[in-house]
Amino acid sequence: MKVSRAQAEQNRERIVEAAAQLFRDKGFDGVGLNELMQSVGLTRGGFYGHFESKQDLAVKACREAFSANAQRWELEPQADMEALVRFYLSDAHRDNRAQGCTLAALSGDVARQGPELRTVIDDGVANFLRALEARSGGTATQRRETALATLATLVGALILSRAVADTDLSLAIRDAAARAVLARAG
Amino acid sequence: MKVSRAQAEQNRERIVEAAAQLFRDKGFDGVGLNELMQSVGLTRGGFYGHFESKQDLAVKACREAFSANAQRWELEPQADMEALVRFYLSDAHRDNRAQGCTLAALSGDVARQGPELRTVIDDGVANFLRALEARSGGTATQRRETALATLATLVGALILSRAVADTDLSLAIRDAAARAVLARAG
DNA sequence: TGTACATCAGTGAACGCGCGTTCACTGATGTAC
DNA sequence: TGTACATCAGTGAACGCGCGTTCACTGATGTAC
Repeated sequence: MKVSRAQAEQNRERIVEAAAQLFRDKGFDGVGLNELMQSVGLTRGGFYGHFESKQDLAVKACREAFSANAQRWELEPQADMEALVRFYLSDAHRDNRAQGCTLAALSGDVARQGPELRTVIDDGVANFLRALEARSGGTATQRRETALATLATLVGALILSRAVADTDLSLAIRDAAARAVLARAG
Repeated sequence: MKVSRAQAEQNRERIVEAAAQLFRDKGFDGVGLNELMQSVGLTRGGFYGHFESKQDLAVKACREAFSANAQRWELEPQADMEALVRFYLSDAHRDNRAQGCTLAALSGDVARQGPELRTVIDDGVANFLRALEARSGGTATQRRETALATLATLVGALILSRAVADTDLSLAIRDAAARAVLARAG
């Protein structure tokens, strides 16, 4: 059945938002178009009225996911580095892949994907670096250096803390990473 | 056709070794059993004479991959932290997923897998931490703290440097991570 | 404002494909005498 | 050492399944008069 243009546009947005969460939660290969479309109350076939291909959606969903991540820090400019790190390495973030950091959720998958998707990652990295630089001390050069190292430490700690089975080890990695990052940022 | 017991055992080992490389290169879902068996000159059906399931192989292949990683540092105890970091964050390592660090290659995938495989990750993390602790300074507690933070920074930097499209950004992340890690280890 | 018709968002069956897994079979290996 | 037979590693066809994608069709929406 046909649906109003406004409704169709809203459906399209809901598909992108659902994909942004499902892909982060289960990976690109872990989510089928059938499951995706059903999660927004539509059927399989309607997908291709909105998107060229699954790959096309992956690019748009990834942008959406980064946009949602960025809003958190742009809307709370008063949150300092300690608050950012405390949240980033929290149990809540570790256990909520679907709404968490896109880099931690998808960087592993994305390295095997096409160049278009990897360019989206560049933008997401740039976003995150901006938030980290704004919360670092020193000259512009020093702040960038700190932000780059902090990015690697935070993302690595979150990915590893999700991968290990031992919950003590998971916590030890995050605690050590948090202390190292905060000591560095000054 | 039947084959000698020694040959059969050797075939089994070759499957595990091939899987250890293919899984790191393409991820668990990116490698089919057909492709895997053909890569060692056998046919699809023979797989189940050696392994219970693909999941069973994943566990064994992961152990094999960690074992190959560990040998590098155990066989070269004279390699100090700087040599380790220089290699870990090199172009060569970034571009050679198949034989590179198992944590960087599979941590993203493994977080969505069963507990048995994640336990194997614990052992791989413990291995790597041992190599890092042996190359850090201070008390045992300080060395463990340093090793944990260094682990997160190295793995995060390698994963991100593989995910981004911009080669300058890829290098900047690794350079900043290397400097941060070496400054910390003292 | 009301009617007639074109548009097109969404449906659901179908496509070919490769996946992990199973199984009857083959024939060289290993064993018993 | 030589022969007869049981074992079992590997083969290759087949299984059901879910995947991404296509398409003829439906019927409410939006438009033209």
